[in-house]
Amino acid sequence: MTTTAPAPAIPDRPALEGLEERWLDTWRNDGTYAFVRPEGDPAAGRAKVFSIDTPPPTVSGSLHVGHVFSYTHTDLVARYQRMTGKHVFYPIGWDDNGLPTERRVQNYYGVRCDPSVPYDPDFTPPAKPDPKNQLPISRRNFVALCHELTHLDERTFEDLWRRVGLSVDWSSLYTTISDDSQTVAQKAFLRNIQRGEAYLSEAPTLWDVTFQTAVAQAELEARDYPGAYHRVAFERADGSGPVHIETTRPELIAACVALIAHPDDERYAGLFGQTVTSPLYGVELPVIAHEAAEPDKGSGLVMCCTFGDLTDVTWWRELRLPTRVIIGRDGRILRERPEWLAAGPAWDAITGKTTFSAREAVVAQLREAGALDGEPTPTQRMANFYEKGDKPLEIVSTRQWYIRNGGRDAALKATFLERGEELAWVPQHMKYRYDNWVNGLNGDWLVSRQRFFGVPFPVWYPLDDEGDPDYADPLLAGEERLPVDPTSDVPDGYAEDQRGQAGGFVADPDVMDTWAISSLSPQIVCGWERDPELFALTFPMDLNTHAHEIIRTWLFSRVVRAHYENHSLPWARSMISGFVMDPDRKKMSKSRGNVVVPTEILERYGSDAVRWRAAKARPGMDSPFDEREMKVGRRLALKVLNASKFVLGFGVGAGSLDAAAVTEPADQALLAGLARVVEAATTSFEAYDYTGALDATESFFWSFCDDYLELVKERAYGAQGEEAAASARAALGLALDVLLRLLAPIMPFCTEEVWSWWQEGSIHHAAWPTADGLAVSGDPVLLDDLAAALAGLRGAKSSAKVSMKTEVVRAVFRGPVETVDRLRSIEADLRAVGRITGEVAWAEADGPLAVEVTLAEA
RNA sequence: GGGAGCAUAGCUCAGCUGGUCAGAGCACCUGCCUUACAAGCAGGGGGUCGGGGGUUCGAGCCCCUCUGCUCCCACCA
Repeated sequence: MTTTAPAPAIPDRPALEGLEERWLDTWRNDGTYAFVRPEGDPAAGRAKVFSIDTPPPTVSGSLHVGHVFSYTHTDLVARYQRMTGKHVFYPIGWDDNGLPTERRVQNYYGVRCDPSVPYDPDFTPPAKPDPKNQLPISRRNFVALCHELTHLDERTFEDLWRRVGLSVDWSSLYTTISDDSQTVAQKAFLRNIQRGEAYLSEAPTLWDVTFQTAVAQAELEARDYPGAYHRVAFERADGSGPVHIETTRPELIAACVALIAHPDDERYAGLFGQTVTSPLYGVELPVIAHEAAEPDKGSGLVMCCTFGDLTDVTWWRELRLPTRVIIGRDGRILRERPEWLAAGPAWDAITGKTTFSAREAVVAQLREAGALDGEPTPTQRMANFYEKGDKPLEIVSTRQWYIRNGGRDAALKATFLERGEELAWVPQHMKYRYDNWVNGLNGDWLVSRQRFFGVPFPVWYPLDDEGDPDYADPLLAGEERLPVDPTSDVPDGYAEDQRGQAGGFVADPDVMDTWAISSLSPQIVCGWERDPELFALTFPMDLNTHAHEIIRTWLFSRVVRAHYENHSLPWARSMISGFVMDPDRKKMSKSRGNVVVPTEILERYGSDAVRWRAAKARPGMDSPFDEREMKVGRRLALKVLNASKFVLGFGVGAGSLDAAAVTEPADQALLAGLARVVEAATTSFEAYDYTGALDATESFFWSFCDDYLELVKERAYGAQGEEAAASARAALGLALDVLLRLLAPIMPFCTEEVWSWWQEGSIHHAAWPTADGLAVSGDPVLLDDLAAALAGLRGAKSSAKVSMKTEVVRAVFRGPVETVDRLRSIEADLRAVGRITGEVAWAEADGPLAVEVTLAEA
């Protein structure tokens, strides 16, 4: 049988350099990864679609290798599903609104938003930004700069994701600040209000004094914070002497409303119901018993302030204590003296100061007044921080929007825990993080932020005759008007000149937290209320993927929104990635300075190599970063090119893949072994175990190169006649064809390159291989025998320190009868690969195969 | 304090329901210019599977216990 293969454009010396640019261009021009809707009825089409929800990265942030690994994990699954024939719906988006962007704009342009500044249509940012002296600009100008800069950042991000080879559909790119996202966010929110799932409430909230915004529980981060215990004397009102409290925040003595001790604490039993007076300010305060006071902390007696911490809030609420706020939203002591404090040096010493300097002043005064017992003793404690902030949070009473998440409702909490059960988790134990978080919720989800660049609340408040807003009956925008900006749009039935006037209206000034928008990503990408056909084809989605740190935020919030809006989970399954740790097994973070920048690594080793390394990290597994491992992936990619070139050099062509021509035992064994690998890889991928799929394929591929190729190359050249050669060529072609497809999801570039040498179309739309037709009649165990025989032959030459070309004048194969029989069937091949020119003998023996080799004299 | 994961060669990891399970890659050592690949190839030395108990004819694999590491949550007096 003579086959004339089409002459493929195989380079003499294949190289990885330049592959990425070439194929990225081709994929872009051909729309290789564009989503194609299945024909016909959408309900029936749903089964043909595989839809994926991928986290929209914060474009103003920076990406490290951990992101690259996690996004690659998603892509591995997407590419596998595509090859199984699914219509893969794989959009991507950018999270461009929110505080990180504002902060970046401030630093980048040297400006800050001041809503009181009028809009300047001719505004241009300062040529030389001065970060210490930021130029105040109008909200509209500020938002324009935010848009400008995010577009710049988004280009960089897109370049990186393309470079990594993500097979996302770039034509369905979304951003969280787009009109479409705003419409979805506002519409869903309006419906939340109408169904009672969202509400407005004035309550003590965690407050970041730097950014001057409320912060949600999910954005908290407990950090070590140095402080000092101050033992402070309060005088009993009956004149019987002092009692001592210990506090790390003496500056709050002026905000004190009561002293509290545990009801069983005998030291203070006689004090309950009595009053004391505070030092410096002389305010009379009750002493109250409450279980939340811990006798072994400090002196067991604690001052309750408005508000020092969350326990204070509990006491304030449960004991109906008065409200005595002294800290303003800027984190400074108020400039106006509260009515419960007397005028005088005590107040004058702290007013207008930061908490830090107020504390110093108070301590000095306490010491002078003799109310400080001993010196402050340093302590390390945990304090709540906004995850992006660097000052401890204060608690401030403000009016905010909330969405019910089960934090204040046991039945609702149980509902969301059930949703967690319903979801398939990869790996399974990640569900515990979800349970942990939901169980620990202690309040509803605070979604409003006192910021500028974000989706506004589609809400106004009517003003009464006094000009005071009526928060109980907000004016809601009609859905058909969305998106609206209440600061420039007018509620129905009102005119612009009534804005801010008595009897008129006022806009809700806040914007939504970024999670309140990204929590709707499934609705945004699937075309909820916009494209019913698309929605039917893609929602609920098949897969959600991201790393484990946002289970409590993004994952949970999407479960909440989909539950309310669609009465379902947003997706059937979540695949959670681990982190890439630094070599010391520490988390990578900007503050630690141990972040590995992905662009350099991609540049140095190539995308296939980096993807290979990412695929080695199983779902949920943290893995330390070691650059040397990238070399191994690169070597595999290069091997794919070289081995393929070699195979195709035998005249193997796409048209000659005929299993019937495979007649030689070694060739049949190869295909039988390959059939097992296909089954293993498929099983693994179906279980989202891309690592298992890679391991099976990779180890087979290396033995294919090192053993099988060596074994048959002379025969393939025709050393044993045309029929034997045709058998080898057919097996080589079939194996290469299958191996490339098995590797394609992991190494899309080198496999696509080789595919183009001899096949039509993109390998990424080729069918995922099946075992059909491979396991004709071969015995895969022969491959193991072969490996052992080769090790024997090669080992003899290696220990004799001679070339592998050295002739063998006599070889004796000793082993179990089955092994000997199998090897005997490929004697001609063994003679060729081992350069056995003399006698070959076979002997039955117990134990593993042993090869006795007599080498020719040098 | 609550929860979870991990502990197997120097390093990174495989070892599915207990019986060739003591493995792979990297690193290291020794060789080989073998016309696909010297950015390659061949061979080799490395582990009482964290410690201690137990179940079993038999345990990295099951149970108990201890120790260590990592992550999540709670922790502002």
